[in-house]
Amino acid sequence: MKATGKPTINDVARAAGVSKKTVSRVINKSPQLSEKTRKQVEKTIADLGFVPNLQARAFALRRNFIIAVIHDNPNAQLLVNVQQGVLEGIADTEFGLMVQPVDRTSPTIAEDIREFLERQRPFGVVLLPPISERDDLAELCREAGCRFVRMGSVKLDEAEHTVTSNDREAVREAVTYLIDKGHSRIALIEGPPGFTSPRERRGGFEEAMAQAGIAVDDELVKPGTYTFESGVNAGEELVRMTKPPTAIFACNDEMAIGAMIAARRNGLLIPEDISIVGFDDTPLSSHVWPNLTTVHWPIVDMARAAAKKIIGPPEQAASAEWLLPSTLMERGSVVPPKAK
Amino acid sequence: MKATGKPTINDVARAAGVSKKTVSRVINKSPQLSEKTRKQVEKTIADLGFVPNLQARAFALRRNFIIAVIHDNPNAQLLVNVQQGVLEGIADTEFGLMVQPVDRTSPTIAEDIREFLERQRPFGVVLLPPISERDDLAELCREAGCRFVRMGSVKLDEAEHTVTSNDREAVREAVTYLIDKGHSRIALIEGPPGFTSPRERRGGFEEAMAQAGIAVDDELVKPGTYTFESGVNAGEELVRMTKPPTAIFACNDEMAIGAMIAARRNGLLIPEDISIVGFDDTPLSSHVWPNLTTVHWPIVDMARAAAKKIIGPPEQAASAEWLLPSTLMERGSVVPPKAK
DNA sequence: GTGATAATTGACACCGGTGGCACATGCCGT
DNA sequence: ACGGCATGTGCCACCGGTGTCAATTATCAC
Repeated sequence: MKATGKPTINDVARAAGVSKKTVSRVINKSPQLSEKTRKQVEKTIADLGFVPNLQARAFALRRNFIIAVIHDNPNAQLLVNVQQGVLEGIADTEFGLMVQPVDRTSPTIAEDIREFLERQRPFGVVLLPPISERDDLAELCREAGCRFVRMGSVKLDEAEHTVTSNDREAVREAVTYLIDKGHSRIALIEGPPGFTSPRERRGGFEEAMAQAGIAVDDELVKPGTYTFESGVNAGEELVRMTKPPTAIFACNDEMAIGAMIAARRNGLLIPEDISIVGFDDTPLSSHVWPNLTTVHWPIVDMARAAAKKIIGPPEQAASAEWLLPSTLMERGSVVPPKAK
Repeated sequence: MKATGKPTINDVARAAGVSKKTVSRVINKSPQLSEKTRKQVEKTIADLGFVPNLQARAFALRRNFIIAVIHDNPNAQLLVNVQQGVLEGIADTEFGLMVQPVDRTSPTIAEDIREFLERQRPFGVVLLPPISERDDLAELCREAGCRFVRMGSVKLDEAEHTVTSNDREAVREAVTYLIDKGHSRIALIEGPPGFTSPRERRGGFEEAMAQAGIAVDDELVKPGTYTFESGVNAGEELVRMTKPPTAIFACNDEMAIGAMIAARRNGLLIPEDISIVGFDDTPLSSHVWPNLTTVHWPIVDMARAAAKKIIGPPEQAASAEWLLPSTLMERGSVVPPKAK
């Protein structure tokens, strides 16, 4: 143990009277070790207060003890929830969390990610939607010898690399709930086209309507981009119709709240004049009045599961939980429609 | 160059006909190098596409190329903004960003941080408020041989380790703005006691009132905790007074919006019946109706500056920018008070 | 008891950089 | 031509682990 401080694997080896390789085996819980040796070395480790140097391990293994979250500027709450989930998943381990944003619209995105992976060599990465849907980026991770989990994508055949939620079913449930309350002129504010999650959510909407035998009125389906502003715009269009809908299902909370604002701005009362349901269950949904009825998206759980898949034994990853339930949170923004 | 792929410093040295130490010097821009050698080695590096291995460097230097943001669960938007700022600050460098939350109320917080610093050995850390105010935690970083910047604290004597904003002045300006509009019964919703930022903000409030010769009415000063709920509670109390205030200054946007909700719930119109001003300028403030007039807190700029201080040359850190301006954003939640 | 086989353990090179110090070289005054 | 000094460069140990493979020891069937 040099003057510098911390004991090293050499100090432990010397003190325990074994080779450093044996100490290394103890640290790594190698199975081929006699119980006696293990106990003895473990005691020495405890006595000396030895903690393996992560940098040295990372260097030798060519792999940092880090999980990286790679994302394309999702909203703040989503990102923070994912971080929280990953941190829960790696709690009490030696892993740390890195965050790396990328620009989905940049032509060099693949090169940027490759460079990041080669530079920092994270042990594993969590790909957030929507970039989690790009197969080429996932392939990049595989090539870099890096474990990865794609969140919210629907590659059902690759449970090892997937953690997602049953949005379709949850939306079906939510819309059916509206129908059960007596609504039939139900509007939909969609998410950005071309991605899985909006498609699934729309799918759930259509299934619920079909199930109830209600034709979807194209007039009542408005495009959106998951932003507050797009919710306001869609909401404005809807409430100004000659025969406005009695309920709106928005594909996320931000748009739902945008629609609320738009409705109110046009003199409508919520929920008396129009019921609104969102999706995500962000804190926002409890910060508006009335509290927004919404579908809880288990993002923290998904992130936790993703982290555990990555740091757990590879053979477990495939079998580990990868489909988490989204559930309806009934709050104050839905009531039966007014009798005409 | 082994079968494994990437060229190493040895490959470069061999190809350039110099020692690896010389290549190392080129990488590190050591000044004591002949122009000729540098050019030659740089050419070889470019030809081979050599990229220094960060893990090896980290190992040799006992320092990872990582900036860590250490925080105690601030709100999501703040955290994301800080991350964005730091990332801007380290753009085009080899540095990466880690995030490490800690629990302010845990008795082991110091131990937790020490363990984190020893494990991951980040190059530098950014301490977010409110834990940035704890001198013992800053001391910990210093001991760990780790650069650090404390955000939002007011150790004016340590510019090297500080990045903050002139909240006091900005609040004074904002409240003066209210006064100029004709308000005199102005309420204050405070932040959590015991921290710098709420204290500064309150200080600005008092200075503005004193400057205008208006006595601060204790009845109109309500405690808050920076949460939405505390804003609602404070707002409720204020608007239900026999003689309610005509304007409210809340120490952050969340509370301001809570107060808006409370006012509206009690039948008041905003801004006609009561004006409201917040602080932070979160996206939220543009997502409510009317848009919230608020003080823009330059958190992204602060984080960028912090990162640059950390990765820049030490002698620059002290002189680098560390006090950034907070500025009033006039939006729709303030009008002159109704004539009685 | 003995050889065969399996289970443990150790020796040593290696990962890819950096630090310290000796050595080589160039420039200068004398 | 020569010593003195500043500058530029190379040698080799070292950071603290892991992988490989050989050596040692334990276990077992006969």
